[in-house]
Formats: sequence, C-alpha cells, structure tokens
Amino acid sequence: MDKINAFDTNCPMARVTEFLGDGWTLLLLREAFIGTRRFNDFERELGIARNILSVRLKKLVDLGVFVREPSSQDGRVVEYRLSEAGLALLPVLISLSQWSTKWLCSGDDVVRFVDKESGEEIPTMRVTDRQGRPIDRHRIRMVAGERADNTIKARYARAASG
Amino acid sequence: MDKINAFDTNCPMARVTEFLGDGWTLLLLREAFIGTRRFNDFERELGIARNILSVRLKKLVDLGVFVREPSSQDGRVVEYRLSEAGLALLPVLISLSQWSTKWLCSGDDVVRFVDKESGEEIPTMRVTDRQGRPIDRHRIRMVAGERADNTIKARYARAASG
DNA sequence: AAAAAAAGGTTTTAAATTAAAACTTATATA
DNA sequence: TATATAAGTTTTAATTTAAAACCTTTTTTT
Repeated sequence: MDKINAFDTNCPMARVTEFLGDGWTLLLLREAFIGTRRFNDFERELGIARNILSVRLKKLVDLGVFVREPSSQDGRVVEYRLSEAGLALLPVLISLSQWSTKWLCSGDDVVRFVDKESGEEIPTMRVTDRQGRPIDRHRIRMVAGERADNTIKARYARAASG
Repeated sequence: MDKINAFDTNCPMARVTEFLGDGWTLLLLREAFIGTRRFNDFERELGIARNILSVRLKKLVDLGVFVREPSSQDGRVVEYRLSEAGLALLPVLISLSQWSTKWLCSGDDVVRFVDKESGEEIPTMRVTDRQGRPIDRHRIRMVAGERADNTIKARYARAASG
C-alpha cells in the first residue's frame, strides 16, 4: 500500500484509514467499549492472533486511543483502557453500528445503544445545523480548509469543476 | 484473520469491519463523495494498484454501497456512483473526519463539511436523545438486542457483570 | 521454599494479501 | 485503417497476517 496521493500528508480521512484500515481495530474498539481491558481477554473474545494483538495495541497506545496501565494490585496484569480520544470515538461507533444494522444486517436488532438513565434507545445519528435541525445530504459539501496544502486544494478545485 | 468469536454471525460492528477493514475502502468512499466516478480516476487520485481497485469496487458493488453503471454516451466508460446505502454513510464519514481532525491532525483545518445553502460549517456530530439534547458519554451503554443470538447475549451479560 | 499456574508478551514458520508492472479486450477517434 | 483510451486481468515479488510454540515475570498453591 503506497498511497502516492496528495492526501497522505494531512488529510484526516487518510490518517483515519491508517488507524482503522485493518481487520481488527474496529473490533478492538468495540471490545473496549463493552469493557474488555486485558490482553488475554481481547484474544479470547475476538480470536485474534497474539502477535497481531500485540502490534495493534501498541499502535493504539501510540496514537493515544488506548492507555496502557500496569495493575497496581497484580504485577502480572496490564490494563488497556480507552483514553479521552478513544471515548470520543463513540459517535463514530454509534453511527457505524446504526448504518451497518440498517444496510448490512437488514435492520436486525442485534446491538443497541441506550441511555442508561432513561432506558431509551439512542436515535439515529443525523447531520444537523447549529440549531439541531437535520440537513439534507445533498446540501452537504466537502471543501478544503485553510490548512490544506496546495495539492489538496487543487484536488477539491478539480472536483468542484469536474 | 479467522474470527472465531460470537459476533461473526450477526454483529453489525463485525460486518462493518469486513467492509471497512482494509487500507483503501475509506479512501474510495472519500473519493466518491468528492465526485470521483471512474476506474482510472480512482487509480490516479489514490495511487491504488489496479487489481486491488478492481476487487474493492466489486465488493462495494456487491455490498450495495456503489452502483456500477456503464455509460450510455461512451461504450468504454463505466461509472461507479454511491447508492442510497453509500450516501447514507455521510454521518459516518463526517464524524470520522471530525474525530480525526481533532485527535490525529491536532485540529488543523484541512477538510471541512459545509452546508451549501447557508455556507456554515457542519457542527461536531453529537450523540443526542430524541429531543436533540446531547447525552453524556457515560450515560451510554451497548446492550444486546432481541435478534442477538445467544452467544452475543451471553457476551453482554458477562461484560455487564464483570 | 519449591512447584505450578497465570499473565503478557515474543519468535518462528506457513499462508494469504497486496503491490507493481505488463498485458488484454473493447470501443472510440483521427 | 491506425492509434488512443478505458476498464479491466494476469503474473510475479514483497509485505502482512495467522497459528503455534516458546519465554519471562509475578502470583498462587502445596
């Protein structure tokens, strides 16, 4: 995989692909949200090879998504827990899960996100304006920001015209 | 990758990993949202190998995310465009991009989503209740749904107790 | 105190996936 | 008719992942 293209440098989607673009990271995140903390538990619950798990956890710690904490109770135990950044992925996990339920799992009620207090299910994630009003898909456009480098700007200019 | 675990069967996150769990699909989706339609354009913009691109596009079409449409103008041309399911991924793309911008790209304003009509930037995606009020992270819980199979239900029971 | 078990890894080898480049087929243009 | 363009496929090499066994440290059991 040798992404020659413009976006490598600082496109957030390219960065996130580097992060999520493998067959395990999303499942590790799911496990972490459920409450899994330990190496052997991740292995057992997912059936991931130990060497791969080792590399993935290192990467997630490096990226700041997980925090690695040796237990103070038991010197053998190490805990991997979600950092602030990791917890901030919840909207991503929920929108992904909702999308997948609808479009890949024919709407089957398999996993649900609920508000602990009210017991109500979290409604479908929607794109809204600042007042919280839903915005139609077709009204949304991706544009280059100020800190985009010239290749990215050129890329969007090309896309907008073409 | 041989996921022995419970979730293989019908967990939406496992299904979505099968879908997004590679180094190109997310970038293909980004390109499609920008407006890229053709085989050679995907190749050129991303630098993806043609054989891999071929396999990925087939998969995306099979999953119903892209639609493959031979051009009626020019018999050589084929267009790949986002289906309804594909367009429905916008909340996922936006929340991912916002997360990545904040946590992987130190907040740099590189890519922005805007409302074409008002010109305003789309605000940060949040998890809300039915009235549109933001819900705190810690109030959210993942639970097994009715259509979860027994292994998944057991998994959540274990997680809830442990 | 010694032996066994538990936890978190690493190492090694085989299998599968991805990359790069050249090749093929069909249609369109000069 | 000859050349160019578009969308793929094929082939071979390089990289990544999987599976199983092994290692090291710390705790528990006898």
